[in-house]
Amino acid sequence: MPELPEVAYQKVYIDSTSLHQQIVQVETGATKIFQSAKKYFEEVLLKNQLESISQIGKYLLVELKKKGFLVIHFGMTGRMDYFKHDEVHKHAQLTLTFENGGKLSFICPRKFGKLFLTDSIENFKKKQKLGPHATNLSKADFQKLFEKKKGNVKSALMDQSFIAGLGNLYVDEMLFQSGIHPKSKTENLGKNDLSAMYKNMIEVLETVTKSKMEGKKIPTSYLRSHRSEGADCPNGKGKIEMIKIGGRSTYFCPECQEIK
DNA sequence: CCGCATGTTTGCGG
DNA sequence: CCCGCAAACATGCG
Repeated sequence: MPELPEVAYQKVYIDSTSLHQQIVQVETGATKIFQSAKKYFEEVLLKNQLESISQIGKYLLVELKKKGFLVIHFGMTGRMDYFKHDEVHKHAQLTLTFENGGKLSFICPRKFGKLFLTDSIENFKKKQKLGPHATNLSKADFQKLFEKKKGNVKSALMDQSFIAGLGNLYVDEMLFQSGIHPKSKTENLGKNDLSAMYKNMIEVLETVTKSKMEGKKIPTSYLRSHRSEGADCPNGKGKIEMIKIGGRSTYFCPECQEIK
């Protein structure tokens, strides 16, 4: 559940289930998930409450009633689960029990997720080297960022210290919709290219977020639903190809996406 | 059994 | 120092 739209969905999920309830029990799982001692997590969270949530890129910052923040990163397979029955999920790494009997678990099968405690969002952003949240950028900000960026455009967009929130799926998507080949060099991108990328980045993130919230499927015109080698391009011309960039599978249409 | 998967980090080589 | 690549992490799925 990991790029900006999925994380936004997790925020709403916690908002609608778990705020303003006294935490009466704290259970922790795999040690590697916890970026401070598990005992410290228990200490801080017990008899505390989740107050409000903000998002930066793929991170959720959950403000605690008694000072500080619980920060959640979902890795590749993390998600929250709210329930009232007894059995906790096999892959629950943190389970908070509220005084109303509800329970909130952080589920994370592959254990690539992380949980942090911090007192300052600003310090946390610096420590993690987080760039600006993708959907908070103006077009001018976006263009300005590219003035100093080098390398291939896919790696640039995947870099969380450059822009926070984009990941493998939606970088491929915005490049597809912009007609730009993922191996294009950032220094070769013109004003029109950046303009298209910005428009499509916002559009893709907003459309996918809306789909998640409403439980709908994403548009079939999106590359997302044709993400396999040899599949027909949704535009009708080419066949989808797969290459590796930065170790990640990158899907694109050689007919529609021009190398710059 | 094999390859692949929405992420991040680390180490190596150019 | 910057860039690109491969591997590692751990588990499930087709």
